[in-house]
Amino acid sequence: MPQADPDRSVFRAIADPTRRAILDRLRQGPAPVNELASAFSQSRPAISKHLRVLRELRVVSEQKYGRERLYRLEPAELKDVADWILPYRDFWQASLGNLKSYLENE
Amino acid sequence: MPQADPDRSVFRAIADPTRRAILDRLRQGPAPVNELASAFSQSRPAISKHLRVLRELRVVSEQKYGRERLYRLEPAELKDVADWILPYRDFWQASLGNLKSYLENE
DNA sequence: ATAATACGTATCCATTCGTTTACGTATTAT
DNA sequence: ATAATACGTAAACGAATGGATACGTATTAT
Repeated sequence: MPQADPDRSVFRAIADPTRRAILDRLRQGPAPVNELASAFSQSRPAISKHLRVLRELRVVSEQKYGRERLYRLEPAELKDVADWILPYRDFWQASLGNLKSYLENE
Repeated sequence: MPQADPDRSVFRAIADPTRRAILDRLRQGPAPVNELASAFSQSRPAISKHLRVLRELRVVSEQKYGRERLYRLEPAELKDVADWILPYRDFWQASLGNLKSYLENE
């Protein structure tokens, strides 16, 4: 039975811990692939594939400089995550509020 | 070769679109499994498995009432996602700012 | 007591994922 | 011209994922 169409959202991009680490690193500025590969002690092709996912989901962009390719953070799509999580904020704030008043009444 | 230790973070919980839909539904209040299964036109065991993932990652809690089990949203862990995404906010706000000034200067 | 309901779990299967090794290509250094 | 560098891609593989069907168990209805 064919599986439902795969998730092409940014949530898939950030599902993998290595990809999140790559994004965290890119917040400090663009980086070439080799630097990322050595930083995460994984093979270069592995990182390349992660970067491809990030690129296709438009969370990073690629720019060629000679034989290097600089990957740059493109955070616009990450806003979808922030927007999705926003309505939940009320809930955990309410929970914290409940805990606070609970503690105060003890 | 064994894969690196699997991601047990809340990011895995929200990686799947069905699980996100379940969470969205639970924001309106606790629900039994059958209601969720019919809402998403998937088999009940499939939903049960998703709920198990959500339960293990502490994004929902389960409570037995007779033969029903009510699943309730536990949003505390989702705060990790909000915290993770927070530093990126500056970036996309900067991008929007650049776009704004770009448009204003044309 | 028996039947129906609400659920979890076991098993199985196809697909996807993350990783590695091997290879090809473009660019720079000698 | 040749060698070295920086990278992407192909192929292969085991592990994990998402789903379905079949089954077992506890609870409620008759």
